[in-house]
Amino acid sequence: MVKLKNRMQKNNIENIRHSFAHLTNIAVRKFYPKAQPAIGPAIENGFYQDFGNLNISKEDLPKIEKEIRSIAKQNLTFKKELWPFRKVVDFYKKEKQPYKVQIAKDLVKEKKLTKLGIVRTGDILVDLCRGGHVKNTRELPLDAFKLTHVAGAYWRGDEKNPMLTRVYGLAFAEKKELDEYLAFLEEAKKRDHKRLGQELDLFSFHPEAPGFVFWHPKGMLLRQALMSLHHELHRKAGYQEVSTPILLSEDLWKRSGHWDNYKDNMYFTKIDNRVFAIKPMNCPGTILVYKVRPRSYKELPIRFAEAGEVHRHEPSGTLNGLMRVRAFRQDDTHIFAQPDQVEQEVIDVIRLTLQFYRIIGLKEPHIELSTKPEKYIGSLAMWRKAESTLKKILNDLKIDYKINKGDGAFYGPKIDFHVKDSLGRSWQLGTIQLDFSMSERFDVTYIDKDGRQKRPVIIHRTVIGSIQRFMGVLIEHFAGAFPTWLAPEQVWIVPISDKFLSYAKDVQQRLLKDYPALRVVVKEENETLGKKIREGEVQKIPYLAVVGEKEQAQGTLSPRKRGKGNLGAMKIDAFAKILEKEIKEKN
RNA sequence: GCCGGGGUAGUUCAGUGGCAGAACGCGUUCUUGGUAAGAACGAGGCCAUGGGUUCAAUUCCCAUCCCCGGCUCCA
Repeated sequence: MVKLKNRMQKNNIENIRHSFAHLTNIAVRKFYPKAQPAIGPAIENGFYQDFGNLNISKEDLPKIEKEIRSIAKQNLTFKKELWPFRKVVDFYKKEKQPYKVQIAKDLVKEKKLTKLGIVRTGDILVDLCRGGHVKNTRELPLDAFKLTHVAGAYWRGDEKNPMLTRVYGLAFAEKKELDEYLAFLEEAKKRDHKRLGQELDLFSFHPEAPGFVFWHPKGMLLRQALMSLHHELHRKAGYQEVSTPILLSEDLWKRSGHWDNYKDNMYFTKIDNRVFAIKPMNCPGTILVYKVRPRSYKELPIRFAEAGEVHRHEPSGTLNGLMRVRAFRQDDTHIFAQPDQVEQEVIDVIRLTLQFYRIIGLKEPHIELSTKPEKYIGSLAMWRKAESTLKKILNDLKIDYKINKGDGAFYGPKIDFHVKDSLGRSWQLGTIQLDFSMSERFDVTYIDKDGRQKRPVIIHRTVIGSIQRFMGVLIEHFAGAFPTWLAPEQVWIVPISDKFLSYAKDVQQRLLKDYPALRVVVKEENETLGKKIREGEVQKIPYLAVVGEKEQAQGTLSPRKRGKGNLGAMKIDAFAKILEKEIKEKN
């Protein structure tokens, strides 16, 4: 037993996960001999195995899981061999495994191999495999794995290819880790913003408008609290706010390039025989504002901010609560800059973005640099220049980043800020996009020192990205227990009986006099104190201020801090000071 | 859009080929309370929508809509 444990520790977790994928391959084909295995890699927390020609549902997983265990208990040895390419292809053709044949062909073509690594366990499995598995199935921790779900996935990740059936599993080195991960998933469900949005009465969705958010009063209070911080920081950083129409004529979108690159995602409407589009982006409107008069180099950089509502017809299957919607508000700004101002502007935006996330207390975002996509406008020279500028800035600031090849906007490369949701899915929030094309298309100019017309660089940037998505991330980050400065309702005043209702209202007025912006509610309901306290805790209200006979006599209140219990009676002024400090310091 | 799963009271969910269920919430009354659920009574339902099978469908079958988990796409 001790010996076995030592051997298990020698196996790295990827080997264990990849081995389970092999066994999934064997087990599935025992029940479904015509299934055609494709790839089966180790992934974060587990593995998956893809199959063509397989139609199963989640209910089939237990029997497959049982089969995997029984195969593993046969103490099979994974044996590595090198087979000539021809032999591999012939074998898989005979076995009717077209995806394996294709993988073999691609390996030979891309890596110029003549012999391919395969793995076999006696005569049970022959799988193409570059290695990375345990030596013997007895080393696999059978109590630390679990098949979790089936899902569709396109062959080679391309939607033009056939859809395969993917079996996902979790696998860890020890049962304890699996249990911990399953407990984490349970916790994550409680943090789910869709669930909290309903429980805390923040927003809703309706079949009458799929993908569009309905904000409730408390959701709006939360949003306003967030946006007032945003507003304050941007005003101080020299941004000017503008507002442009939601409907703009079709030919504007033809000029901007959206018609060619983005038409499928746009909503259109016809008025007086003229076609208008609902804006999917704010840029063209802002550009029209810039162009109302000739601009001097002395005015630049101009930072026109517009928190505009954009509509994008996203495919139905991609919608996801607040994280992916069809209408959202972006904290968009278009910075019109002279070329030699670009670097400093981008640096300032990066700093502002990180500062904003830090004040709120979000985890550090991970940063990606997205490069030229397949559909693009502008010259290759422009793209090279823009990409290298962004790289230089990130390197100079010593910021870690990942290159996201081909994921740029159609008019320029971008730096993106990503944060994970409660289930660990990553979402893009802020973005900084360099654009050398739009100023050509819209003939945007400024008059330089030498009296000549020149093209400004346009920097498209958001800190929040989509306000909807950002709030989804925010709700999950705080699990609905917002810090006092953000909480839709900051204080409930709870009279112990309705005899003290008028004193409770006096206290409310006193607090509002000191602090007019305080979100304070008197709980008038005819319920027991215990009931109202429970309700306040469930609603995650930061402070519940209890008032009764004692408080009325002394002119005090007894606040209770969320999750911390009764703080004891204190003067109203003293309580107001605590609130003021907490709200000001935003913690 | 594609693959898989789901939709029953305001919410979370049971359930059944033959009168539709619970808890919480909501309303009324009683109660006037000291830090996480006081009590009684009551009102809520085209069982998502439209077809089909059947003597009979909320239940079985098909289609549509919406939601969830993935894939692709995206902020």
